[in-house]
Parts: sequence; C-alpha cells; structure tokens
Amino acid sequence: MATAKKKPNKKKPAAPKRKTTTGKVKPVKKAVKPAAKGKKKTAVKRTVAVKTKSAIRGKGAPTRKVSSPAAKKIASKAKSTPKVKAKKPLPRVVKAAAVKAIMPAPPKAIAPVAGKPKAVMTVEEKPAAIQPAPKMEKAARDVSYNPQAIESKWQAKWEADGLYRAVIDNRKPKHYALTMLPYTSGDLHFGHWYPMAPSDARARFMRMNGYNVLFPIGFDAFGLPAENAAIKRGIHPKVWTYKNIENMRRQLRTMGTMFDWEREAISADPEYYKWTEWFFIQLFKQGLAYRKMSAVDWCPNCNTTLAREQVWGENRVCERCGTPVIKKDLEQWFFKATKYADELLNFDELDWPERVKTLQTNWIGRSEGASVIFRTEAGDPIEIFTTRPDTLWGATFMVFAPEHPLVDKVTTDAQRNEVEAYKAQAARQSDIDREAVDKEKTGVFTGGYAINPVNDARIPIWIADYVLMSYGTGAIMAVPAHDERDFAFAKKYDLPIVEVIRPEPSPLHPSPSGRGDGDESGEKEGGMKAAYIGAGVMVNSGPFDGTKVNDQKGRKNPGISAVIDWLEQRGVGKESVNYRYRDWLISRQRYWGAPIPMIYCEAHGWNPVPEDQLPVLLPDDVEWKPTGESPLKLHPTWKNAPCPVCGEPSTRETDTMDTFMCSSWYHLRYLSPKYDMGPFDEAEYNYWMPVDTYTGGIEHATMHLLYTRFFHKALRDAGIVEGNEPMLQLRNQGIILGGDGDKMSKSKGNVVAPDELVAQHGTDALRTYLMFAYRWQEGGPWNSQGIDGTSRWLRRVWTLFTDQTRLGAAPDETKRILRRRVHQTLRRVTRDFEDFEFNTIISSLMELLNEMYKAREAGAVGSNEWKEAQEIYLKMLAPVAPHVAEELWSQLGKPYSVHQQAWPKVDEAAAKEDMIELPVQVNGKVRDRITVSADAGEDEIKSAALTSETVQKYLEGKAPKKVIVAQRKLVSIVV
RNA sequence: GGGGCGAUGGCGGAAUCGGCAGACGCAGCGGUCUUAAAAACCGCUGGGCGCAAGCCCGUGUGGGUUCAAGUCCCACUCGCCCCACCA
Repeated sequence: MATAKKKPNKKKPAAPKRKTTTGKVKPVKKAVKPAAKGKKKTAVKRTVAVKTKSAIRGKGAPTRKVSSPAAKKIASKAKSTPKVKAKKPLPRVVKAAAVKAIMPAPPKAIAPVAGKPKAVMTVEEKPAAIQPAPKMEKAARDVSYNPQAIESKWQAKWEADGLYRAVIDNRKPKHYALTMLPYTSGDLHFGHWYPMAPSDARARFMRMNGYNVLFPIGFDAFGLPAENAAIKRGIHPKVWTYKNIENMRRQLRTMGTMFDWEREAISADPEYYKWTEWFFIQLFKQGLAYRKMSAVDWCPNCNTTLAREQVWGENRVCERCGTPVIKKDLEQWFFKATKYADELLNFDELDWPERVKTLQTNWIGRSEGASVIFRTEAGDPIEIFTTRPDTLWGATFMVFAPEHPLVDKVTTDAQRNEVEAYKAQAARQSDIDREAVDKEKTGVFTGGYAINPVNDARIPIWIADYVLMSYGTGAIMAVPAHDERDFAFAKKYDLPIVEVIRPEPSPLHPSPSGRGDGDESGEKEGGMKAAYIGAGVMVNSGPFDGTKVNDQKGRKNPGISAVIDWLEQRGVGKESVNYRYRDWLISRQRYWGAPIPMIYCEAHGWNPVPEDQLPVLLPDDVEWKPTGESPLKLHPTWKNAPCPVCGEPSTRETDTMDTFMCSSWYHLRYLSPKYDMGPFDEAEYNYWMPVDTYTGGIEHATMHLLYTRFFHKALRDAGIVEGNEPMLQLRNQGIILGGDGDKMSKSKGNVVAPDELVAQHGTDALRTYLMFAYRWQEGGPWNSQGIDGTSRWLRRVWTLFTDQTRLGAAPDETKRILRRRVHQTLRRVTRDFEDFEFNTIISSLMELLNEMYKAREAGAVGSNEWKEAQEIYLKMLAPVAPHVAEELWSQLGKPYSVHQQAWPKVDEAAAKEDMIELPVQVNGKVRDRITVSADAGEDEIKSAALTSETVQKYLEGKAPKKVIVAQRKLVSIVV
C-alpha cells in the first residue's frame, strides 16, 4: 500500500489526528448522524475518526454501563453466575471434576501432570458423591496452556452470552468496522484469515475504547465458480454454495472473531436478492440502467459467454476448454456509471490509501480536450475527440476503427474488397493482438475523403486497427507531425506531414525539434525525422499563426484554449472531456445470480417487474449446463410473465446480474438482514452508516471499491441513502502467498489449511502470528515454522500469569521500572492499533513480557505494580489473543469479560524516563555514552560529554570546533 | 511507452522529526535439565581483523547536502504492481 511504503509508522495525511505533545487524540467526528432522510446534508464532512480518546476515556469505564437488552442480559447473567470465592478453594477433587466437565476430551498432552491423575481417578471411582461443579472458568485452572480447550470453552460462552451483539445505543459513539465478505468457494484459507483476524483485533480495540462496534460478516454467494463447480461435479449450484457456507461459517467461528452472527447476510438468499432486484429497478427509474448492443467474450467451443475473469492468459482462452475467446455482439444491460466519473475522481471525504486513489483515477482516465465535427464529402458528421485541438491544421488524414459505422458508407467501390478483407482480419484478432504496442501499424485506404472544418482541407479516410471503437468516438484526426503513431503511419503509407507547432529556438537548442535542419520548412513533407510533441509556436494554422502553446493539456494551454473558443464560436467543435471509464455492464448470461427484474412486451418495451412482486425468484429446476443460451431462457415457463403495463403475455429478462451488484450494497444489508420493509431499516442506517473502517484487498481497487462508490452515489441521488461516500476509511492488507512464493491456489497445491494449524497451535497463536509475521500492508510467503514463535510467547504468558508462587520483595527501583515499561508499551500499542501496525503490537507485547520475567526474578510478584502490569497486559492482549486473555483474566479473579473492559490509560508521568543514555560522537563516530538526567539542560550535557575520558582521548588535546547537542538524542563533537 | 511502489543479516521484519542500524521473532550454534528425546530454560548469532581491549566495513549501485543519511536530493540497477496504439 502506497502510504505505508518505507515508514509504516508515518502518519497518513488524513489519518486520525493525534496531538504530538500529549498523545491525546482529537475527536473529529460526531457520534451519531442526524436522521432526516431526504434532506440533503451535503456538508456532512466527516473526517475519519479512528478513535477519540478524550471522548471515550476519562469517564470511567464506559463498558460498565450497559444499556442494550443484550448487554443487560450479559451483565445480569454474569452477576447471577455462582462464583467460587478465590479464598475458599473447592476441594481438589471437585476441581478436577470441573476440569473434566469443561474440557471435553482433553488432549493427551495435558494429562501427565504429576499428582493429577490420582485426583481424576477419585472422581471416577465415586462420581455420585461429588456435587456437580458449577460450570465456571475458575475451575478450569490448569498448569499447562491448552489452547484448544480454553478456546472452545470461551467461544461457547461468548456465543451463549451474546457478548458481541451490536445493537443501537445512542449513548455511545458508533464504529462500523467492515471487512470484505468472503466468496463461498468452500474453504477458508489464510487468504481469508489474514485480513480478518487483524481487523477483528482492531474492532475489539475500538470496542474497548468505548465505541459501540458493529463488525458483521456474510457471504458473497452468487457467481460463476458455483456454476462451474456444478457443471464439473453435477451438483446444483445452490446445494454447493450452501454447503460451503456451512463449512465456512464453522471455520470463521474457530477464528474467535467478534462477528455479530445475528447480522449475517447471504447474497443468494431470496430475502437478500429481492433487494438487489429492487435496487436495479430504482436505478432503472433514475435513468441509470439502459440496454445496448455490446461485444462480450464468447467461447465458440463451450458456446457461452464468459465473464472477464473466466478469460485466461495472454492469449485470452476459455478457462474451461482453452479455446481462444472471440467477441460477440449481444444486447446487454448497463449502468450509467460514467455519469459519476467526475465525482468518483473526488476523494476529498476519504481516508483511503493513495495507491487506491491513484488506481481509480487512472482507471477513470480523464482527459481534457475538444470534440470536433469533421464531415464526409457526402456531408455526414464525423465526431472526433482530440487532446490537441491546437494541431487541427496539421490533420492530413483521418483514421477510423474498422468497426466504425461510417466505414461502409465512405468506402469506394474500388477499395471495397481491400477494406472488407481488413475488417475481417481485424475482427478475428484478439484484443491483445490488436493492442500490442510494438506491433507495426497497418491500415487500408477507404477511398473516401473528409473535410477538415478548420481549413476545409480534403483529407483521405483510412481504417486501421490502432484506432479502437471502444475509446473516444472510434475515429481520429491524424496529425503525423505531432503524434508518434500518426507519424509512423504516415511514413509507412506515404501520407503528407504538415508541421503546425514549431519549437521556439533557444540558445542551447537552435533546432530542438525532431527536424534534421532548423531552416527547413515544415511544409515540406519528409523534413521531420520524428513527431514533435512539445511546446512551441503555431505555424501553418491560419488565424493562429504565432500563437504560443505550452506542454499543458486543456484550458491551461493558451494555444488550445484559444482554438477551443474559436471552434465553439464557429460551431464546429467544443471543449470536451473524455474518459477511459466505461459504463458498467451488468448482464450475465448465467444462471447463478440475481435475476434482472425486467419484462419485455412487444407493445410496451422493457418495464420493471412491479415492486410488490419481488423477488423474481431464481427457479431451482434449470439446466445449468452450458448450451449457449442463458439457462433461464431454456426454462419451460419461467420467462413467461404478463406485461406490467398491459398484462399481455410477455417475456422476462433471462440474464442475471453481475455479482458485483450484490456486493455493492452488502454493508447496507448487514444493518438489518431480516428486515422486509426495505433493503435496510432506516433507524439502523441512521445510527451505523457510513462504514468507518473498511479492510480488504487492493485487488478490488478498480472493481468492487469503485462499483460500491458509484452505487452509493446513485442511491443518494435516488433519495435512498445519505452522504457522498459509503466507506470513509480504507486500509488494504497485502497478500499471503504460498510457501513457494506463488499465489495460494488449489490448483498449485500450496494452500495452507487453517483447520490443521488451529488444532495444532490454537487460534490465538495463529491470529497473533498473522499479525506478527508480516507488515500487514505487505503480506508475503507463508511459513508455518514461524508460528512456533507466537505459540511459545503465549505459553510464556500463560506460565508467567498462572505461576504466582514467586512472591518477593523487589526494590522500589525495580517496581518503578516495571511500571514505566508497562506504560511505555501501552502508549506504543495504542498508537500501533490506531495505525494498523499489527506486527509491532505483538513485538511490543513480547518485549514487555520479557521485562516482566526479569521483574519477577527481581521479586516484583505480588506488588501493586505487578498487579497493574498483569491487568494492563491482559487488556492489551485481549484484542489480539481473545481466548487466552479471557482465560487468564478470569483466573486472576477479574470480572467477566476482559472484552468489556475499558482500554487502559497511559500514565505519562510513569512512562517518563528519568535518566537517559546519550551517545557521544566525535567526528561522526560514536565513541562514548554518557548518562544524564532526562531533563538535563544543554550545558550540562555538553560538559558531561566533554569531560568524558574516552572523548578526551579522541580529542587528542585539541579544542572541539563545534559541539552539537540534540536534545534527548545525542551529542556530536566536531574537531 | 506512461504511472506507482519497493530493495535493511540465512529468513520475516524493527528503527516517530535526519541522531546508537539490525528491536521482536524464526532458523542456526553452544549449554542446563533428562537414561534419552521433546518441551522448557540460559548464552551466542551482520561481515572482517584480533588472545583480548578494541579497530575497520556495513541498509541495492554511484554521487550530493549535513556535525550526522536506512531516512533528504540527483542519477542509475533490479524486483513487484497498475495502465497502455487513450487519439
């Protein structure tokens, strides 16, 4: 990710504001959005807030005061749960029984503990005599860390208590944390864990900071892979998909995330796609959905259309049979996304990575220039787009794309055979062949001529495949003197070259253009050796001779600006902006997708299905094997429907929608997945939206992330949603590759299955490993060996926290240092959570643990400082390793749950160093270190440095030329 | 061709403003414990010279700015990503 290149800790420009001096964070966001739909609150400028420390802290622990029904339930439940008093431990026998009750089938690993087996035997001998132990965490105390047992135990308890239910609570600031929903491909691998586990940790962190956090999950369930699997294995796509969901749901739960499962949404559920259809209709009503002939990728062997992602490789072959894909024209539904092109280029309200913004900007590809109307000799208008209207007088020929609609009309009989042959050849070529840059340009003269509107010059019309029908207007004016492609073409086919921009001679470059000779006139063709692209003075340009042009585009160029004004006055052209961005083609000739809810009537054309008849259900009994037609078209009855206008028998649209349509609004469905009066419950919308933090892969930069922005803006204009952007803050994680450095994929066999590793190391060790092993934004190749590191660390945490035997009396200094380290770590961990720097969160916690081990050796156990250290440590551990933190928290006798505790506050006074060690450099080399008081003045430091024996030695009796004291950093002496 | 990002030990990576490079961890080596292994624990671990104290070199390459550069500037090399006959 762009902003995280070299200095991961560097602040991103729009990221949360932090006051450098105090470490305080400014609240930058209003907690709750004013409701009032319809009233356009255009100025809802909300800078992204990651956290508002002052707002959420300071008033005690906000988590104590729970108000939501679910939370109340938790609170009362926790209270009513019978508690074993720590001071009155149960007899050993009972304890062992409880262990047994809570840990179903404890792995062998924990069995051989001295003394224990005996107790267990007692239980087995006289089970009836023992009171059933209350199911409580306290009893589960065990000497060795057994992640699997505590993880499943706590997961069950959290679930039962509804600990992660997120309900509207107006007394708390909300935080909508969203992670990209998984596609239902079958198995959850580390590609899924990698964004999710750290996102979960951060959501938990936000929650501890007093936010009411919504962190939902769902499944992107429609799409081609399901259909392909169905074709391959003969399983119905629906069956395959829902079976996968079940498995993935189970796997997601083992991750120990705080997902609110009550809000799960599945895009293939009729309750979901009903609203996907409804949205289509709203866009249709807005005039944003339209039908047009368009070329699609078509496999002539499978006899079916293919989606872009099904066309593989450089030579563009069908993913199933390997046949080269061809283009075929079909009537398709489009969304007018280009209407929002300019608005989509505006990222002012977004805290998104620069990289994504750049990708979207390039993808939209805005270029400024003019559109100019040339004419055929017969008088037909030929619109062209040019970024260089200042070179209009140098247009010596025109080039049409072979598919241009006027080609047939302008072609003369003499040229017809040649033109037809060229057209046929171009049609056969794949896009890649055609667009290969290094390919020599080819073309054919049509025999026709066009009239240049600026000077009435009669210029020949050619066709060539370097002109694309898909960009601009499919026709160009060719100015060989000032365009490299046109130049090459003119040279090859011996077409005239007229210079119209002459570089201004400078003392250094008397003849700076590509012309071989400065004296030579541009009017003489062949004088130029290359096209000249730069700035200069217009020549051979009628009224504009002598006008200066610079190398800017659009109105910033005086020459271009003047010509545009002139064109507009004469009515032959106008200022114009062209985009590379295309309208969104949403038709898929496929079965497994949301039906497009439209009906075609001979008399009334296309009309939407009446909204009270939604959803248009996808029938189960279809032939989904590829036949060359949309599967729904082949269904005997499905497509028959009455015209919504006249009621006469009519035909449904049998294409389905692109799955990106489903995922464009899933964040809205999470708000109220069971709601049936609309796509979402307005109250939920008003409280939760917009998404505050969105995490996911950068591969969606120009797809999902652009579609969803378009979609939101379209819905805004339809009065359905508010605000200009759906997701305020975006953070991209990198990609986890297979151990071999290749992308993880089933076909390569380098996919690492989390299930096995969970069984081996436990979820907490895996979660923390994913956070620790890479810079989150970068990712990298998988290496299972490294898990030993975090696994060992958690075991060491366990050991230190469960062994309370080494009580001692540590000197005050030791305790003070411990406290300092704790608060320094807290400061750093807090900052790193804010900045998504997960790897240094873990390393800081590891360091602190090492310090605590030292403090234990020094006898700190039992002191207040030690207790505080333990408490803060577990709170910091809670977001990253939720299970072990909860277990140890409960073993310390603290109130359930650690996940409802308030994030601790840094005691800046305690965190402050009192003595600091400064390196002393002599001529740039470190020669000594001095220890001074942390707030020693410059003079004090200077004299301490100069009196050092070692420094004296290096000074060799000479007086220092210069002594630089960098406060709290170092001393530099120049001799 | 255009644009973006990156390059730090055997490996993953640390290094707020230009201020002790290599934190933390993996792997490796040596040791303690053990009948043994595993686990755990302790120590070493960028390179070179040296018995040692210590000295020199070192953040892709070459320059520059500075008392001081992994960090800033210029030029380059390599790698990855995106766009690409874009008119």
